[in-house]
Amino acid sequence: MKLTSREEDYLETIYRLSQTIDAVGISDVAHERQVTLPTVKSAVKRLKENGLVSQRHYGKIVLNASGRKQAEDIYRVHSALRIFLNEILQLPPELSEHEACRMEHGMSKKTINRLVDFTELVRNCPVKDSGCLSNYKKSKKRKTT
Amino acid sequence: MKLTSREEDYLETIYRLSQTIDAVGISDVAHERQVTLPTVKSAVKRLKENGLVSQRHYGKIVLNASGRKQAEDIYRVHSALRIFLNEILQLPPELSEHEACRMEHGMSKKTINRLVDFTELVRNCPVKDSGCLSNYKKSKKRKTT
DNA sequence: TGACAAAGTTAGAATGTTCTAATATTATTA
DNA sequence: TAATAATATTAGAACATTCTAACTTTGTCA
Repeated sequence: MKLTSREEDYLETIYRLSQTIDAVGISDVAHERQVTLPTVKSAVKRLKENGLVSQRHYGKIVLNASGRKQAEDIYRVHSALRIFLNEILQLPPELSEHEACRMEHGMSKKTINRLVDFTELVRNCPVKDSGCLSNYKKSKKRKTT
Repeated sequence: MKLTSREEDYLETIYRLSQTIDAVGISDVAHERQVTLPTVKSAVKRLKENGLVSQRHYGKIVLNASGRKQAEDIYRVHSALRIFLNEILQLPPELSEHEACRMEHGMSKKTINRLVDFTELVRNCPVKDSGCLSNYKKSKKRKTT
């Protein structure tokens, strides 16, 4: 019953698109993920076989309850990583987004929880602007001097 | 010419084993990665086609110069992640090792460099034992009280 | 409403990754 | 050295992932 990395990717993409678009079609996913329509079709077929999404003939893709739940879990991991990469490691937003996509698969709940906690900790660290972390941030911006 | 995640995995495994064992065989890799012999065989075939390793009939696997170089790059990423997970996020060594394997693929040089720098910074942080980071570490160990 | 565009589908191929089962070679040791 | 164990190979299957090309359905608007 466990999803492959790709299946997770497509499920997450469908989930994210569904938050912006009212009805997610095969072509929306294809455009977002930069693949062809049949590729998405076959991914959706597998997600359907796993009971995660529904799609009638020539119809839109609809997340089922279990699909939505799994997508939320995947998205949580993605977001945690993206925020860490962007806010803590100070990587540009697009790169953070991109790398989060590639790193997110197979991370345990435990690791994600630690990452979230750690990120929060550094964010709220009282010595943030006077201690070692601020030096880090400054040193990273001092490239052009 | 770009390797898949799996090809990277096998190349890295061969590299790591070659640091302990004098001659790495198909079965060593199979045992290490918990897969069957034909699986390793087919991976080695692809690595051979990419000019990264050599292997004579019924012989041992030998890393070529370019294979060694690529393996070192991959291993560097793996090590950086493992150290971060273990030393900064305080995850157990085995879990750190395991998750590093899954997260390491597709990380850019830039991200890895930031991660290495950040890890060093936290390691050497003068307020480490009195500031927010020490609280984090303590709180994580206070499970059993 | 009928033509055209957009979206979705199907068939079929290629590659990667993995397995089982059968076979071949090499190494060990009784 | 001959039997056995360990290791390596091959063939063939299954599934995931992707594509192209051809086709069908749906939607739009002149």
